[in-house]
Amino acid sequence: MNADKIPDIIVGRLPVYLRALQRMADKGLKTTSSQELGEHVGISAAQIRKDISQFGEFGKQGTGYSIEFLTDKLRSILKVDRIWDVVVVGAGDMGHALANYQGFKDRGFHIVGIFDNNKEKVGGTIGNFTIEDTEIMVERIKAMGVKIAMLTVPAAAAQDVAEKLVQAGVRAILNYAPITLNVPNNVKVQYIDPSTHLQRMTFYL
Amino acid sequence: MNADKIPDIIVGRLPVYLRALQRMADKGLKTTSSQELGEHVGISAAQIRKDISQFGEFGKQGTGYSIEFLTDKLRSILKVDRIWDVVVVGAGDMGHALANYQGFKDRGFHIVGIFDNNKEKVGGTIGNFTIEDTEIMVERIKAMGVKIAMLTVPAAAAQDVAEKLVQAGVRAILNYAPITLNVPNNVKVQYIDPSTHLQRMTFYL
DNA sequence: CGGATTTTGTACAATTAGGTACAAGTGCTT
DNA sequence: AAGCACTTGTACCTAATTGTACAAAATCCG
Repeated sequence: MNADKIPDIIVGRLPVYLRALQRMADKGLKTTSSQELGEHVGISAAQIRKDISQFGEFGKQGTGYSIEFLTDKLRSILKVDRIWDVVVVGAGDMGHALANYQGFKDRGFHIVGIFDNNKEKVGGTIGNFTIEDTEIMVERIKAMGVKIAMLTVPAAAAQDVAEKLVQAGVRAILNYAPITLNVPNNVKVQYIDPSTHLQRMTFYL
Repeated sequence: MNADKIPDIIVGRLPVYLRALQRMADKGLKTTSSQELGEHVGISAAQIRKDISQFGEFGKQGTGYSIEFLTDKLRSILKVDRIWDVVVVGAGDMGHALANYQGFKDRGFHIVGIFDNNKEKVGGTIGNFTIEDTEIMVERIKAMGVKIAMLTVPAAAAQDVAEKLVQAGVRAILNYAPITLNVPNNVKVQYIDPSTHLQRMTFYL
């Protein structure tokens, strides 16, 4: 498998397949087909077969895919066959929600730190975490070797913080701030902005 | 402008343009070009010109686009030249964060209700909101004529709640639950799942 | 005022993504 | 053991998306 040659759009669908497979496994199912999986995720069976076949021949004619086997393959392809350390920057309501969220641990992620620049928040706790000062963020991230960050600071601060994260060695940013970030090509950004998502739907109302 | 003919992928970029234009307006800028806007949002100038030209000739050769004029046009196209009532279902941490979020009001949305099925939460308050019982949700949504919902319930409950929302007349769902929803074709869904978004990036690490 | 510069909107070309169809492998049933 | 139903992986085709290039319009500047 040549990672450079896989289109982003296919990579973007793999986590959706993986999520559905994990739900099937939780229900005790052992095998599935592109047809069945497609019905669960709202994607055509042919599309799913073609996406998966980019990485190898994981299915068996007549029976379909072993859920456990395909899950393992997808986890390996997406590199979530390990646990990634993640930091949260911004200890507002969204930072709190992410820190308390239980949905990371089964999907390959583990929060190892929360930072904020508000001196009144620094030293406070969220669950088991102590909020640390943004001033020591770069050195802490470097020391821990963290490659992934979730950014929940106000839009006005987001670009500055993103640059610090890049400087600290972060290579993937999940950006909750409502602004496009300018980062080097080797750093990936995913955007979560509820207003933007809502505006994508109002067009059709 | 024929809404049926506009590809989803273009509609998806319009809110990003709008967001950047609103920031420029806040800085006091009056005009911009496809070149400049493209640098802000990380999209090629030609792409932006082509996207915008789907809806009319809003620019002027030599000078570019009036920020105010283009903003108005995009708001109108996206139907956020009005305020949409929105409900939140699920009063967990994410429901709290959304209820307290100040970033909706300038972008066309107004939260008018929060629901939860936990009797211990019902009657409690989040900011100015009183948490209402999911049992009365359908009738309340119908009475208010709400068309948009944000879903922050656990995955196990999401499909059931989505069906109730559809029954109540909701036509757009912003789904924070980590599961694909099965809804009629005339109902739009946007997905926000931090683990899925993170997994889209780990592939490249 | 006139040439240089900027910028749009679009025609055309190239690339990318998705749909269709089917040979071939697998297992089930009788 | 033979036929049937199911399902994959892929070759081929079609549609959708993006990139390139440029004529035409508008402004700027000396």
